[in-house]
Amino acid sequence: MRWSKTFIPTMKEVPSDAEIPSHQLMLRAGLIRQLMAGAYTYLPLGWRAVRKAEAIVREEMDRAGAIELFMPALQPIELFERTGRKSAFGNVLINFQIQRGDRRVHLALGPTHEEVVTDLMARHISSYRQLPVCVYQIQTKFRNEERPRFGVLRTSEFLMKDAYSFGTSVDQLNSVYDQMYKAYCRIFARAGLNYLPVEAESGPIGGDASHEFMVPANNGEDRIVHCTACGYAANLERAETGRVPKAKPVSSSMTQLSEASTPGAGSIEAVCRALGTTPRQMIKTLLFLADGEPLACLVRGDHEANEAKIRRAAGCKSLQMADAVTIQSVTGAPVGFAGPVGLKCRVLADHDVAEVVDAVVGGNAVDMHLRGVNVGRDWQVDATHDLRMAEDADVCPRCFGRMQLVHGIEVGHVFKLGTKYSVSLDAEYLDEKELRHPLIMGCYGIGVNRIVAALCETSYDEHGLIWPLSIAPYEVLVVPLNVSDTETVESAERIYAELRNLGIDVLLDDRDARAGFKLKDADLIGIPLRVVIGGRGLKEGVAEVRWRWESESRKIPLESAVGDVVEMLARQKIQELAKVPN
RNA sequence: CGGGGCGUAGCUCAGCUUGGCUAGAGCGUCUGGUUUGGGACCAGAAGGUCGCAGGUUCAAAUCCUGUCGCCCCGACCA
Repeated sequence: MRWSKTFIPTMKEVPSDAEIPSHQLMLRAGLIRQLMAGAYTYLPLGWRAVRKAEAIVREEMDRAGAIELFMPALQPIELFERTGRKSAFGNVLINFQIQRGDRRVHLALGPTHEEVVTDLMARHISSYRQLPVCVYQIQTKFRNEERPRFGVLRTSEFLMKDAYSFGTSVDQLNSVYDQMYKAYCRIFARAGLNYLPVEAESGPIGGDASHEFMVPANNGEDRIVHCTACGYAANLERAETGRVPKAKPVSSSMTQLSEASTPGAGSIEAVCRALGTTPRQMIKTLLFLADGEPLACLVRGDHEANEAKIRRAAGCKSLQMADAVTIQSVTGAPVGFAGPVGLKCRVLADHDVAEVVDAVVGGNAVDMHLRGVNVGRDWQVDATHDLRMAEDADVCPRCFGRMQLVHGIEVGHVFKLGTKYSVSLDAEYLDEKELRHPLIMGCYGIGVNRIVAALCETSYDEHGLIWPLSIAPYEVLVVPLNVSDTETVESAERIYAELRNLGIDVLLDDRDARAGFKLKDADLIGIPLRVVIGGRGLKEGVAEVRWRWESESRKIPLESAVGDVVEMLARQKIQELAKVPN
């Protein structure tokens, strides 16, 4: 492609609306333009990158045995009503009524396609002989994000690869899941992303039923903990907190239990101020209703409770924060003064709570806290649980190393669904004994434009983007420095034409602009291999080639330039593929 | 949906506090010329309902009210 014939609006200045690197660079390099909050046009360069990512995803899905189809973005609202997701999605589900003849039709724009694909399978799968099967599509998804942000990272309309597997057994599910997991590793490695598979919250199935694929990035919206020693990684909601075994606190160091007046101090911070203590010395008592029954959860004052963990530990289906009335009746005090001493309901304690010596806790009375509180003496607990969110520098649950808190961009998610949708949509099959069973499902998503955005967010320098060969909009950029010089133009045109004939993605900067201007643009858009043809080199009969990520260019003879470029590309591709797992 | 910020030329912004000449600058664009290896120079030109609506005033980009849009933090996120 000739630069002058395509559309690459680069910008020297940084648009004021963009704050994070990927957003700024994608705008500046002419990859995207914003239409409104959460909706972007992909310009030719950006779209080419997306298409390359898409092609990799498609190749690896096919390789893993998934079969491609294409489902409508327009979906009848009834499907979401049957699975209960109309209310579960709430405002996120974009839905509206339209007029068709004399009736109203209520439609939704698909935020994902579990309903549609399960409905499809319900109609066409009848026997175990047809299973397992895994289908996928690459399609635009719609979600009414309450707050779109970070440019292309979080939008209301985005390209997603979603795959769905159907099988007769957990074994079949696990087998597809493993294949998908491996395919994902290959996809992200091929895309040149530094990625991390992390354990994620898995809902009703439990176990290792869900993994997210994260790209570590400072501006990532998700937070994960990662142990560099053993590789354990999990999102914050899921992450277990490890514990270094240690001796029980020495009892002689305990002080007397005493009451302390804390008028109006109902928060951790306020109590710390009033009593001159630290959050670490306090025990937070949170009251929940677990399946309707009051439940107290104790975590250290500087820790944050994790409701998913509490729900598992309590073995309950529903869990919500208790209302003020319940709190008053259970603790005998208003909100903010609950404590474990003399509490009249079920109590769950986090592991770390039991290690606080001379703790400060709520006194279960208005404006009163207790100091010098010790477990085993002042209150009792049979067992402790992991109830809190993981934190930076927590102990790794596997190897007792230290975990790091890192931010990440979620680019993929694999999930064992089980029978949630097949049950509500009557997707059943007949087994060998002619018994009916719901299909066992898995779902596997990849944010295709997030692959591109995550690359832009993590692969750049002060001059601009740095693409890997695999996703780059063009592999080679040929730059004739002076287009009013015949010899320069002829050499550049010849190299351009020959590379193109060899099927290489090559862009020719044929613009009549100054050398510096063109070279700055070349750095900005980040095409991996730059071939410069200029007066200086022509005198020696050479072109100057440079990888975008290297600082020095090398000279190659003009006569062999095309062959040399082809060979450099081939070698680089092999290098990129070497990082891809089998 | 809570909190904060911003809307003036294609882009980046000044002017607004304290109302008052024809609303400015840099970059970009167009014309002509000189240039041509890391964002050139000279001369000239085009480009603005100052987000929108209402109000106060002799007079509003500037003050007031409303409204819309965008960005950031938080809540939310299959």
